[in-house]
Amino acid sequence: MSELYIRVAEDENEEPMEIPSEDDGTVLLSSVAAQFPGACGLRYRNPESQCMRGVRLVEGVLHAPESDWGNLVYVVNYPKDNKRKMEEIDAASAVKVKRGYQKTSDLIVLGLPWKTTEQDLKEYFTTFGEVIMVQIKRDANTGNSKGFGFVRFTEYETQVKVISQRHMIDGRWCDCKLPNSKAFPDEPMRSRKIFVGRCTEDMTPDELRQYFMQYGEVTDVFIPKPFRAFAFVTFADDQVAQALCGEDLIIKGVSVHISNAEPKHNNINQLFRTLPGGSASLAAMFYRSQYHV
DNA sequence: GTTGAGCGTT
Repeated sequence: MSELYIRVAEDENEEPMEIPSEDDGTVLLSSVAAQFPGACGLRYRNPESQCMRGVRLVEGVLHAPESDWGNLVYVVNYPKDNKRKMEEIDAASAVKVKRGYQKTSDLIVLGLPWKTTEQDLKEYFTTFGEVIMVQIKRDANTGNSKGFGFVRFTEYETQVKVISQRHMIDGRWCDCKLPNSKAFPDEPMRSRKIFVGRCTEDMTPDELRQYFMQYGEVTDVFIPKPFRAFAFVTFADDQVAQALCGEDLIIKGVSVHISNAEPKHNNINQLFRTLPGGSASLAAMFYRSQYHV
């Protein structure tokens, strides 16, 4: 048997990947699944009939249609394909529904005494309702408080109440507001990739994958090295990715912010951001001006 | 070791 690899793709139009065959010319389903997680078989287009044909599968072993696999590109089968898609749509709409009715978001707490700790904050705000995250911003070197922090409640009603009044915390009046820096609003493209901001250094790719799996199939996790406090997560389904954009999610007790991943080649974004007063929206305006003149 | 309007190490 001369064929050492067969060509397999997710879709007829996708770029195929070479999958190793066994000595006897068969291909193990596990070899396919190693590259295409969840795969349960293969099919191919019969050159004569132009119809799709299934590849024979016996006890986890895929058998060549003829004496060998030929030069065809094989396409991966997934179990209950429709069901899987439905689940992802459900996950996406569940997130959307959550947004539709009063989604909570992090609140910035301004004016905190230098001495106030996260525990103090939690104790204080718990008198209003269940708290799911508190954070005090500190100097990276000294560990001193910067005098502000963030809090997140379970219930939207609690959030409304907390915003509506001033707070006496450890002897100082403090204000709670919706933060400005949700600053990545405009991003028209529908990507399967999300930007995960405010990651902490202890978050591993595996943990991120485990976490985001609840929303849909994760196809990639990328964490830049050295540590840059953000990550990219790619889903199989763009609907899942899009539904998450704008969310504040809590991973390992840390509030991360989800936004659209901007295309890699857009260094203009970087440029605009490093400019005084620069922002993503400035960059977006620049794009539009390019397209519309 | 100090301080008191702000915006979370994209």
